[in-house]
Amino acid sequence: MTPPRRRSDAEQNRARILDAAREYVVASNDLKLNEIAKAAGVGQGTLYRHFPTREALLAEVYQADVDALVAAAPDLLAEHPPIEALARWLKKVAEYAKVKRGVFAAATSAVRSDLAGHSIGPIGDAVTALLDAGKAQSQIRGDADARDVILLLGFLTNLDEAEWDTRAQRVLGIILDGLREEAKPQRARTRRAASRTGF
Amino acid sequence: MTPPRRRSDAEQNRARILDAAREYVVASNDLKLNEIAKAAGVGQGTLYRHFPTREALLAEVYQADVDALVAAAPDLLAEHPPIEALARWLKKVAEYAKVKRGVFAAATSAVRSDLAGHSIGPIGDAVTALLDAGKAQSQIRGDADARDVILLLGFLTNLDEAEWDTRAQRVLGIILDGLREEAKPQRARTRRAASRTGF
DNA sequence: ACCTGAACACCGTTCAAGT
DNA sequence: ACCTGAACACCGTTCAAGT
Repeated sequence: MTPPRRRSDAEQNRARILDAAREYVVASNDLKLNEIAKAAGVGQGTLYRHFPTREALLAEVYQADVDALVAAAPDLLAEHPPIEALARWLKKVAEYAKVKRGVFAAATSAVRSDLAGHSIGPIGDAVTALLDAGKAQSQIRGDADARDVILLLGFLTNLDEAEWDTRAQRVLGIILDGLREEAKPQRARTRRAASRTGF
Repeated sequence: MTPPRRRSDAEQNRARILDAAREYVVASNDLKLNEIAKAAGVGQGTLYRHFPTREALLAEVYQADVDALVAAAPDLLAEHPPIEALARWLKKVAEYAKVKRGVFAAATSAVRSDLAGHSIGPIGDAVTALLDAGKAQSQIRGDADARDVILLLGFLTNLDEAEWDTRAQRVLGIILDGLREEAKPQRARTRRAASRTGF
């Protein structure tokens, strides 16, 4: 059960690589592996030893952020009705994405790679929880799943700097409305509105 | 007014480059410039002479497809009510994107580059026409613009092969519903539903 | 066991030399 | 006026040699 002890120099290098990567991630969008190795003061090989793939590195860089997002979902659900919880959670995602666009790319790629598999990753689970709560109260359309939402959130990646405060909010609102179950009027409808137009 | 005649060999090279690029585009997602030059039987410099940027090349490769999409918008509006026209147009975009993902990337990048500017490109104009028609009948939310829609359509780029027929349709439906103006019940509402949850 | 950094591969881009 | 392709730059990845 005890994790195989690493040599202390290895442990230190690992930390330095992560620190360097974190710095680069806030600055520019794409991190250059060699540059990070250099900034961390280690050889390129050392970087590869600790993080065999670029994704492995990114996953660790964003670990804390992803964890925070995942943890927020049940908290929000405990305090708010499902739609409201979902709305707040989406807002939170946008805030993270604004500073570190990679948070989102990391989540997306995780989901993408697990297409065939069963798990959709922790972020996917968080979204599923939010959606399920809404479905249970017939406030979220029953056919939407976590991957739908994550795919749609991909728009954040293409946002320009100046648009963050205005457009991001509006588009999140469009997504949220699209996920809503039709408000039931006098007589319950059998098919969703979109079905009538061919979707 | 007469366009400055190109030398016939230049004209021919141009065509061959485009042909080669078109072939590569259907096969793989990212086209390698040197490879295309080689496949076209021209030097790399020739490729750059005709298409100074990668985008310039892609724009021409997808020209016909983009034109078709743009032309479809007014046609659909003439034959269908706005929402229905929009729904059909979105479906058409998805069909194109399925075969040539680049169609969409081309449209996106065009819009992206013109952020500060006035024009949002022909595709943007097509979407605007569809949205405006819907807004005029209070069927589309008044605050949505073409760039919102194009950003959301970006999800098509991240779709996996197997998802095209099922998920694509559903997500397009979500977008469409999100763009709808709230169906006016007995009493008109002052604020959109999403506004009540913080967006 | 882990690290280093030279070396290779790959691809985009330029430019001197050709026709 | 246009073309060619060697050459350079850049970045990811590997691996022989070191400690």
